[in-house]
Amino acid sequence: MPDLELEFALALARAARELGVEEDLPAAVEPSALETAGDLSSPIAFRLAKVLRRPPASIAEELARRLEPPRHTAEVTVTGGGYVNLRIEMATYASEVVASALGWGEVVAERHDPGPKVVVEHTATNPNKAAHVGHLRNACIGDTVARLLRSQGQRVEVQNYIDDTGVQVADVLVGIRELGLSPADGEPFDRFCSRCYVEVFRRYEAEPRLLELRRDTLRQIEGRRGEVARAAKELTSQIVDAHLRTMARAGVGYDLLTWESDILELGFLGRALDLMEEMGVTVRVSSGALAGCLVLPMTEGETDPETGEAKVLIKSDGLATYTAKDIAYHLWKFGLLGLDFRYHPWAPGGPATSSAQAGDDDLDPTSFGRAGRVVNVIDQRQSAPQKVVREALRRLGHEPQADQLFHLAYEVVALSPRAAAALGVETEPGRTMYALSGRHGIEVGADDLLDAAVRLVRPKARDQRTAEVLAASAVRYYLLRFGLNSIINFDFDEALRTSGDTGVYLQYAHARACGILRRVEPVEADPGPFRLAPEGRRLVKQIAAFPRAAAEAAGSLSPSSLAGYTFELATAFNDYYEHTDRLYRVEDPSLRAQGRQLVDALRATLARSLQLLGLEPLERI
RNA sequence: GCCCCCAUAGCUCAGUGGAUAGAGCGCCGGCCUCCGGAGCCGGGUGCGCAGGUUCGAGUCCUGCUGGGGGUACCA
Repeated sequence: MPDLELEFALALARAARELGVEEDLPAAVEPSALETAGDLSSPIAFRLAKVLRRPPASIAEELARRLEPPRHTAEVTVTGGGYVNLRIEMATYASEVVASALGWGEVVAERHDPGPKVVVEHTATNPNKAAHVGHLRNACIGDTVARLLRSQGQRVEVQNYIDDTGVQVADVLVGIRELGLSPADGEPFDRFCSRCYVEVFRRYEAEPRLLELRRDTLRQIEGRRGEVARAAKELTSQIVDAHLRTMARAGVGYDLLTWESDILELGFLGRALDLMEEMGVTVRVSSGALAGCLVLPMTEGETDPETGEAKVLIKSDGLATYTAKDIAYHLWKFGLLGLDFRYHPWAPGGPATSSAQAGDDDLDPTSFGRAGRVVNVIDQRQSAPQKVVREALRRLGHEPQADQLFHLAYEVVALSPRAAAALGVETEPGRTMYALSGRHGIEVGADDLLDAAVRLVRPKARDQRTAEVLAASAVRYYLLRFGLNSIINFDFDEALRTSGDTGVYLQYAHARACGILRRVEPVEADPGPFRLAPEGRRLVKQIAAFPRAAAEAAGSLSPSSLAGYTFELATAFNDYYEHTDRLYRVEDPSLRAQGRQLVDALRATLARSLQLLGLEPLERI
């Protein structure tokens, strides 16, 4: 399909060169803010005014005169004291747009170069309790980012890091093994663990001596051998299964599960520490507050942690911090460690998993890791440790990799006062948000939210499966439509709304298009030049904008921008639908063929857009 | 203390230096349903404050105010 924005921009740049402009000014072109002015507009004359020392209006006039208009140009005008505008010849342009839309493939980008492999890490929910809505936001963002990158032809491997040797696992084990807590009848295991986690923290506060049990348990988990370590593996495996089921409900999947315990077991951490010692980037502290710790000084070349800040990698009790393991993990991600996991399928039809043991069903180790670029979807609160990981890579001499390590930071999900009150939190006047807290049981379970959404839409859905897809669409779209820098002030009514800017609205628009296509037989007649009312023109332009919208969302790793595009696409269609004649009543074969093709093009574009957002397009509701 | 993020309509949020700052929700009124209203149309003197840069600032810079987060031998 012709990228008119690009072609117009290039034509303007050529015309500018004829005017004697040497430097490559970005010839900005965007959809016209004023529909009366045209379809595309450029303020380039304003920028040239300075260089050419002439009024913008006269430059714009000359640009317009010299411009070699791209195909499908109806007219070029100058307005507003210097804007150069292009009006599109819709009669021919619409045919091309429609044809392209019916041919959208897996890869949406026109020109693409697969480039280096991208590893996207997301979810990484502690495997000791049920996933809550904050974890679900992470997973939806990460999953959509992976889909967006793939839509641009990039090779992507999605990893879910399982932090199975952390202290949170020890907490739940204390509850089960030491306090004798057990699931109630019919209580899902992950939910039981959430409850257990809360209970254990209550007991810690009442009986601080229980913290001894926690330390012991953690030490035994880290020891990798013995009954407690086996119990930990059993517990975390069950929770991981629960998380995979929860995330699958929202359309989220993974290529590989990477287990922290394997990083320890296979000597990744040891190798990483050796490398850092060889390069002289770590320091063993002998005195002061950090005595006995192995640290990474935060100022390069600083060897005295007393005088500067330092990140502890190995604690004085000999146990590694999370950041130390993360450094080892990232060396592996980039293929810089010289070690590999073993790999085998986690479950039939599921992702692969790392493993410390060889097995009959081992997968090709060279097909995992070895990234040229890494995107970590981790909430904004972990920015500091993410910087440490990048800095460690840099100091180890891996500057290019450090530059290709992106922390995709996003803000957390908090509770609106209404939601907090609904969960039994004591609210205070004037306070607008309340943090989630797994250890205090203040949270919205991901499954609970999805269940609530299913109950809500079930009465109007044709069957249970449709209701589940609709529910997932509502929840997933809600979590994606906010910019990453926005804290989601979670509200049940907002999350479960089905009208307006929602996933359900998008699904309804798609189903409506499918309904029309079922009702109106394909027309054999040649549609000929398109005759379109304003609503039809807007719809064609919005369809044509899809590749650019996907590319921009992928380039800026911004699911919310694609969500915005998709909503506008659905809105353009509903507007068109309301303001054109019922297609089945249209007698003119050419108009009927045009109408059907346009609806079909919309259907294809909306479907592809929904897929990128991770919503399964519904043909009927 | 230092670092990061946020502040736009009653509420929740878009807005990539460009024309008259937009959506959704809620409220009022109307239309109607090729999918069964989860739809469409109309109703709007809002960019926290003060400077600065620019032909042009919601957008960039500085300061301030208010809110959130980080600054662990937690993750």
